[in-house]
Amino acid sequence: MKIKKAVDALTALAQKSRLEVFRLLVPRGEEGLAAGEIAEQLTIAPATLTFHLKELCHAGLVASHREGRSIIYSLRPDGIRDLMEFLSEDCCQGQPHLCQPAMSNSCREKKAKKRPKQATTK
Amino acid sequence: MKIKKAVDALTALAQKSRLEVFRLLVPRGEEGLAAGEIAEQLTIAPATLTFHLKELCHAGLVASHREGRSIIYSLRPDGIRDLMEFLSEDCCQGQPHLCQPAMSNSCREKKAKKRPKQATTK
DNA sequence: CTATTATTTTGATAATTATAGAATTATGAA
DNA sequence: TTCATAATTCTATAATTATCAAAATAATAG
Repeated sequence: MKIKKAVDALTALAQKSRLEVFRLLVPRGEEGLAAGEIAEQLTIAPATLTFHLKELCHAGLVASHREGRSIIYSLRPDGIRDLMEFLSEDCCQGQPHLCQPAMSNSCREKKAKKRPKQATTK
Repeated sequence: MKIKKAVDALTALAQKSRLEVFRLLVPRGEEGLAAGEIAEQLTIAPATLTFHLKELCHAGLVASHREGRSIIYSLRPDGIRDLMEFLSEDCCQGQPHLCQPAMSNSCREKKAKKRPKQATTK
């Protein structure tokens, strides 16, 4: 991942509403969530939400597809993974302690209790 | 780490010059680098650099101290670690595969070949 | 003290970003 | 077709951000 792409991804997440959208989408997985639902849950005006979703899509963090009259937004796993990787590479340049703790606390534990299978239903 | 602080850290990194400063500081460790050196290496006007450094400091990613007439900037390990942790927590909400690869590729290897001991050569 | 070097602050400007009302497009139902 | 719903695009505006010359501050040397 080159610096330009990393800046785009960071920019996409560097805004309260967008970070909240992101966090809202994480647990939904491939299911995703309709734009309207997101707007309602976060109380953001539709036009404003569209603006933010476009940023997230452009950054490659989110994908969308139409379903009836709704448009469903969901995370693009590669997006955030690439960013995490980019940041880790940096932190690890001789300073592994910078990014290590993150993993131990959250992921490790949950991973231990069996891989959730990642449902390749796409 | 709460959302406001995370947005601050992400905002600090979501800009080409600042991300470059950050990357420049990583390998310097506690040693850090004088503002002038940073400005020269990245060819940024002094006043502009000060502006960006302030953002990085405010976000808690960087610290500074005077040394003679220079002001030395260096990474604040807690800063980036907290951000990585915040993002990991999110990614791991039932989707551990989102943040896992980051660790395996970069950190793991370097960690495997014996902890570099963190050279307290300061 | 004066001069020099290193950096910051001030202040002005250009550019970008966030916000949302109104109009528009798209889909599905009656 | 007409109606209602879901979301987007258009448009304007307010707010924030990035940039840098010029002036101000800080430290040290002579």
